[in-house]
Amino acid sequence: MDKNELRNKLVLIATRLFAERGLNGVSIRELSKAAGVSISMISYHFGGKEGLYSSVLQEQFSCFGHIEEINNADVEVLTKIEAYIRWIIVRYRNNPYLLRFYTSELTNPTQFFSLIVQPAIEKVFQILMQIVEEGILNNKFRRDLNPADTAFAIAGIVNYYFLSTSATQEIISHLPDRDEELIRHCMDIFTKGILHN
Amino acid sequence: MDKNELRNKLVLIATRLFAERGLNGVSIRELSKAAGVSISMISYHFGGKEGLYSSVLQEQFSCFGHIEEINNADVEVLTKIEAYIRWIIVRYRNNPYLLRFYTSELTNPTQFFSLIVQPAIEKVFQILMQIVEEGILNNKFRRDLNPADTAFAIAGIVNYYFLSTSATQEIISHLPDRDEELIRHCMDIFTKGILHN
DNA sequence: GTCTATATTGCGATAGAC
DNA sequence: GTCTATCGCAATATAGAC
Repeated sequence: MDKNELRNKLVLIATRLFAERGLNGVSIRELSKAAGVSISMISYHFGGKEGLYSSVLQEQFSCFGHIEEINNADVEVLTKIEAYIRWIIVRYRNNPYLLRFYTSELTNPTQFFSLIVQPAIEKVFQILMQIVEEGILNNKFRRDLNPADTAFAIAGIVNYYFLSTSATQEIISHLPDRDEELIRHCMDIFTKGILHN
Repeated sequence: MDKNELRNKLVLIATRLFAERGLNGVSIRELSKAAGVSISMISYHFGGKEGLYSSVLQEQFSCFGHIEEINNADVEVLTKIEAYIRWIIVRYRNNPYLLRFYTSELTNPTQFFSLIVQPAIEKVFQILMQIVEEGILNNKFRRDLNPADTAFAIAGIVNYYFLSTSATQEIISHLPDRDEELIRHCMDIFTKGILHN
């Protein structure tokens, strides 16, 4: 196994194990054994367990960099909101471990939170607020809408849908084949509210 | 210190420490030292660290038992939704550690998840769905509303508001004096949607 | 019921061979 | 660059004194 292969394999294994049991729940012995390399490789390549965790975190949140494209697209403002919802669903579908790092760092922050996690989440939130502000300026959205609280609503529905999966999956399917229905339903609530007219 | 005082003190200290650093992030040495008792008391009274964690979890989720009162009240269905939002805000305001156990158990479940946490969350979700179904039957809510997805929306906004606090508090205040505005805004989105008419 | 002292295990890190 | 072997420390649990 060459240098890059070894590093990638360690990050891959560490992503799963750290996600499943947290930074303190996994030992470097277990990590190195699962990756099929020597225990000393973690200190050598990453400077220790925390360094490896930092690398995992950086890779996990790198996808947040592409969120700006949604706001820069030349489309109607409601389409941007739907694009955000689709983006976040794809994000969680492609990476089943992301939500664990997301919530773990938000509620039990490590030393890497402020450098890696907080800026990533704040950026997404800012862009959601900008989209809402654009809708208000264009006279598309209600003028008394609070951009921040509206951003909480948009982000909250989808994030909570995935967050609550293990407690609600026996009540309603969380499989990808229902994603389109979920998206339509989110958009319906935002556009129509829940009341019968 | 007598028996009950000692047990209560250990649970109190453990609640804060487990919330801040997770089950694996705290040692029984540190717990017993912070509580001012001997390390052996944890094994003696709780059967070990996991037993103490289980007691903490049970106390944290005991408040979920009162949710049924919201649905049994003889009030209008929109008022029930607002009552749920108020209930969940009060819950988090009264106990700043609850959300950490909530998200930690959802994304990194311990052996106690299925016995303590999952039933509590599922029950709340069921009641939210019942409220939505009642609204549909009463012709108050849209007939094409999916109760489950609507429940995700209602629970998602408020839970995400608290979940994201440490990443968004520099953008918008999360202090209790803005709670009423948040509640009004949630209700406005559900009743009016976000569009300008 | 509570303590101190200790047994035992597993941890992260690293020295040194190759 | 990767390994094996080991050091020093901290973990949980418990035996036994009081």
